[in-house]
Amino acid sequence: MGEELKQALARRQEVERQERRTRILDAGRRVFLKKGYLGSSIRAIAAEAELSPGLIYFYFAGKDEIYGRICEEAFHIAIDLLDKASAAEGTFGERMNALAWAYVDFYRGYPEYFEIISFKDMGFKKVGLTQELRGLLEDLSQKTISFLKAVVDDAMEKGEIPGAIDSWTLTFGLWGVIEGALYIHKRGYLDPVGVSLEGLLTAQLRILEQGMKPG
Amino acid sequence: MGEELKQALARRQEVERQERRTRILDAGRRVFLKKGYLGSSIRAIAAEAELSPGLIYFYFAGKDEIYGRICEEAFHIAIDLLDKASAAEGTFGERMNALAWAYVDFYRGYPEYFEIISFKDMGFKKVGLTQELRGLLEDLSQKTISFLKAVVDDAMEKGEIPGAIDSWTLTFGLWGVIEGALYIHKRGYLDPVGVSLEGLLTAQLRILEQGMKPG
DNA sequence: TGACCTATTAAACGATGTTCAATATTATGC
DNA sequence: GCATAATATTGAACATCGTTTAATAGGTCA
Repeated sequence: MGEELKQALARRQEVERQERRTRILDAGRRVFLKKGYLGSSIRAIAAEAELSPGLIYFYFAGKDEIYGRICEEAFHIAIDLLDKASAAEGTFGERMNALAWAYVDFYRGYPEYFEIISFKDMGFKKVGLTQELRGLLEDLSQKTISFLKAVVDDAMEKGEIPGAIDSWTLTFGLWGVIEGALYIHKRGYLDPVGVSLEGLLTAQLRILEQGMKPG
Repeated sequence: MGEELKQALARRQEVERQERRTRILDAGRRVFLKKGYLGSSIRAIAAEAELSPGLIYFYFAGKDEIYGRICEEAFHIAIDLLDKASAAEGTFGERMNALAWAYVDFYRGYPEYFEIISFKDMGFKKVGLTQELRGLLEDLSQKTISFLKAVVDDAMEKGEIPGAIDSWTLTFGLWGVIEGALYIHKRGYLDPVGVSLEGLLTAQLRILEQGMKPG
């Protein structure tokens, strides 16, 4: 048999394997985003993909790997939004605001993906991911923070931030404020008392900016 | 049979029923605190209580009710700590700090209970609780916030807080900062970069107090 | 064609939460 | 004390879960 033909065949087989993988991932995405981790079963994903349940284990290690891959997607969406927001020029306050609201856009625009990430956080120990996949997700999680860190570092270099506050402390402080506001909103405490997520976060960011000034 | 004897008998039966209930709850607490929600099974709880699995359903609606009762305990511990901290006199800043560090005490002193509550948060929709139990837990969760709200309201009445900021916004702002700091610490991001939970929260609270001042 | 590798299935395994009919235990009325 | 009714307890069963595996089909290569 010709070498080139052999290679073409191997390529086609590889393509078909990838097609099956994405087919399963597509099904998994639909099921996981709709029903969440606990509400989704491997059999439901198999049915959605019109495949036999056992076959899934030929392409994936198991339920948790598929879930991990969807987590990966979620992080990439968030990172993409943060990346764009990060490109904007301006003062420290403006850039910090841009990042904060970009993350709110992720929260509002992709609530299911946000939920997926939230669960992952909590269940990191319980949801049995491969060491490799776990590391990948940790890296992606770190990357989301890195945008904020870069803005803080940049502002510090330019002397926009007074005082002797540590760079990491400020970064995590900002992130904590954002994450905290979303956390509270997600639990539904804000609406009943007539506070909007936008209102809360606006106030928080203003206080934060104000509080960092010398005096 | 004598009326008083009949009543005494009914009382004893009721006591014995309660003993069985607490026996199951004790077992459930040990298992849940050690293994978490997903890692615990009704059979493991039954074995721990040296009872047959089926009997648990005679005293409880199921796994989720037991879990809910442990959540209840967690809230009561937190509320107790917050209540004591709330009694302290002082300026708004001092009282706010006292509450924040009381919650940190809960986080540090009862990490498993904190975890239990955290999971509850995420899985409120997934973990099938009775409407009644869900409402009870919501109330307890509200109660933890109420201490902060009371301090804020008190400070506002005394004119300690300048500006036209909404009371609820400020309350949830404070709570968000605390919860956010714990959230970040729990994920293990602080230690690798040499930031302590105490350091982060101290900085956050100082910035917050500073930022609320007029100027 | 026959051997071989890959892909796929159906059935099975152990464990899960929960239910239920069959019991054992206890209380009540005579 | 004995039969009856109420309560408490068990063990097996059900449906579902994630996962494994032996059997099988399909295509590739000599």
